[in-house]
Amino acid sequence: MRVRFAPSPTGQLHVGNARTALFNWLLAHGKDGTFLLRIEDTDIERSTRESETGILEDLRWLGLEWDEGPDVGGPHGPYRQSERLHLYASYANELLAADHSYYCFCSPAKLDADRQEDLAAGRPPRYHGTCRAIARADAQARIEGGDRPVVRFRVPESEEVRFQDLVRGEVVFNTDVIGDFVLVRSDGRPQYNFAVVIDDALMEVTHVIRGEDHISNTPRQILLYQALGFTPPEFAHLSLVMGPDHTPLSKRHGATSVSEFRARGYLPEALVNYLALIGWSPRTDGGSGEHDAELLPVDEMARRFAIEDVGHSAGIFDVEKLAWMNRHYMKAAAPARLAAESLRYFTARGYVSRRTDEAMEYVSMILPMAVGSVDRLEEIPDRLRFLFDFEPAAALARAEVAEVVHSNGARDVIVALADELRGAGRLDRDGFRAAANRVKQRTGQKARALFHPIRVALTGEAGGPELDLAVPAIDRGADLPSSAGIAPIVGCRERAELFARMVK
RNA sequence: GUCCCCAUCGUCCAGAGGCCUAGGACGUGGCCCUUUCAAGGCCAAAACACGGGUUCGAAUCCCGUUGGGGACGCCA
Repeated sequence: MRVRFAPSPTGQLHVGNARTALFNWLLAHGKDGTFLLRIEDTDIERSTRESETGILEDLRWLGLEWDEGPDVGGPHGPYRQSERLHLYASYANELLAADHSYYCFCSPAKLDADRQEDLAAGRPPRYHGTCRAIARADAQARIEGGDRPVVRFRVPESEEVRFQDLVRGEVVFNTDVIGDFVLVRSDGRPQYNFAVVIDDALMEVTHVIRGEDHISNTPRQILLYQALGFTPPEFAHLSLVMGPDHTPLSKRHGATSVSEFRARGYLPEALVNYLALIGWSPRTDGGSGEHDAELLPVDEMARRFAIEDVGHSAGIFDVEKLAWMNRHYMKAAAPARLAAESLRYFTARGYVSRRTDEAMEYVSMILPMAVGSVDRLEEIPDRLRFLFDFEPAAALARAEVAEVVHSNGARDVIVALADELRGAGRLDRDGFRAAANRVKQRTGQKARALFHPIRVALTGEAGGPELDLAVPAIDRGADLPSSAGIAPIVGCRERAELFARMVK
C-alpha cells in the first residue's frame, strides 16, 4: 500500500489538511505501507518555498514522518511538481496525439461570458466546446502565429463514471456535468487534475485519501487514468472540518494552522489525538458495547485505524475538547521537556531573559504549580505571574483582593505574618508551615481565614497554586543571582512587610 | 442554478433490523475533595431532523422533504 499527502505550498498547514495527512499516515503505519509527501507547486503565483518549509516542519512537529518526499528523496522522485514538468509535457503530447485532448484558444473573457450565460440559464457552467473541432493543422498554424492555447481534455459525452469510495460507497457522476477541463495552461504548466493523475500513477500510489472537496475532481481524474492507460487507485474522501457555526474552519474561528496551535502552546500529541477523533473513533475490541478510551498514542491509533470506519459527515472543530486533551498530555509530559517547551512563553513575558542552567532548573521547579490547571503552555507564565509581578498597591485595587483584606481578622494575620517572617529562615515547605502555624497561634485564625490573607499578602492574588508550593518557589526565586537570567523576584519577607504597611 | 456528499445529545463518536429504558467522551449543572482559583472524583440533564414505506419488529433498509456541506477556474 502506498499513500500520499500532497499539499500545495501556498500558506501554512491547515488543521483540516493535517487531519488528512494524519489519516494517510495512520493507514500507512497500520498496514506497513509507504507514506509519501508530494509538493503540488504548479501554481507559481501562490507557491513559495517558505510555505513548503513550514509545512514540512509542521508535519514533522506532529510526528507525521514520510518515507518518500522532496527532502528525503525516494525511488519515484522528484517529489515536487515544479521539477516534474517534463513528465507532464510528455503525457500531454501523448493525449494530444491520441485525440483525447485538443488545443483551446478561447480568451478568458469569452470563457467568462460563457459561464455567466450558463448560470443565467440555470445550466451547470461548463466549457462550451468552442475549440473542440479545430483541426490540428489550423491549431498548429495559430500557435506558430504566436497564439498560446491551453490544452483541454475531451470529456466523453453522456457517460457514467463510477467509483467505489472507501468511505462513502459507490459514487456516480454523469460526464455531461463535466466540461472539457484544462490539462495544460497556456504557459505550459500542468493543471491540477492532470499533474495529480500522472504523479499518483507514476508514484504508484494505491490509495488516494483526501478531502471531500476533491470528490468532484475524481471523475475527471478517472477519465484521465483511462485515457492514459493507467489503473486508477482506490479513493477515499474525508468529510471536511468546520467551525462551530458550520462554516469552513477559517481565521475568524481562531487558530486554523498547525503552527498557530503550536505557537499557542498545544502539544503535538494532543493535536494529533484530537484530530484523529474528528470523524473516527477507535474500534471497540470486544462486543461489550463500551467505548474504548479516546486518549491513545499515535501508534495505537495506527494499529486500530481502518479507513472504512471513518465517518461520513462533516465534523466541527471543538477547541474545548482539544484543550482537555492538551491538559491531559501536559500532565503526562516529562518535566524537562515541558520546561524546554514553555521557556519561550516565559521569555516573551520577560520572566526569563537568558537560557541558563539555573533558569531552566527554576522553571522546572515552578512548572508543576501551573501544569494541570491551564489548557495550554502559553498560559503557564500568567498562572505564575505572582512570582515575578508583585505589586501590593495594584493588588489592593482589585476587588477580590480588597475583599480578603477587609474580612475579619485579615489585617491581624498579615501584620503577624510580616512579624513572623522577619525572623524566619528558609521558607521551604516546612519552614512556611511552621511560620503559618505561629501566625495561627498568635491570631487565633485558622483555615480559610488564616490562609487567604496569607496568600494575598504573599502573592498579591486571591487565587493561585497551593501555598505549600508557591511560597517555597518565591523564596527560592528571591535567592537567585541576577546571572541566572530570571527576572528579579521579591522575597516573602519583603512582600509581607510591604503588604502589612499598606493595610495598617 | 446544476451535480455530488451528508444527517444520533450543544460538540465528537458508538450503534452494521430485535441486545436501545439509545452507550462513551468534551462541554454544561450539582455534589464531594480542598487553606484559595483551577485541577481531580462522583452524579445528573441532554439526541435518533421530518414524512412516507418495507418488516412481526427500524436509530439501523428504501423513497421523499427539509436542513447542512462541497464542486462547477488557465486555484489546488
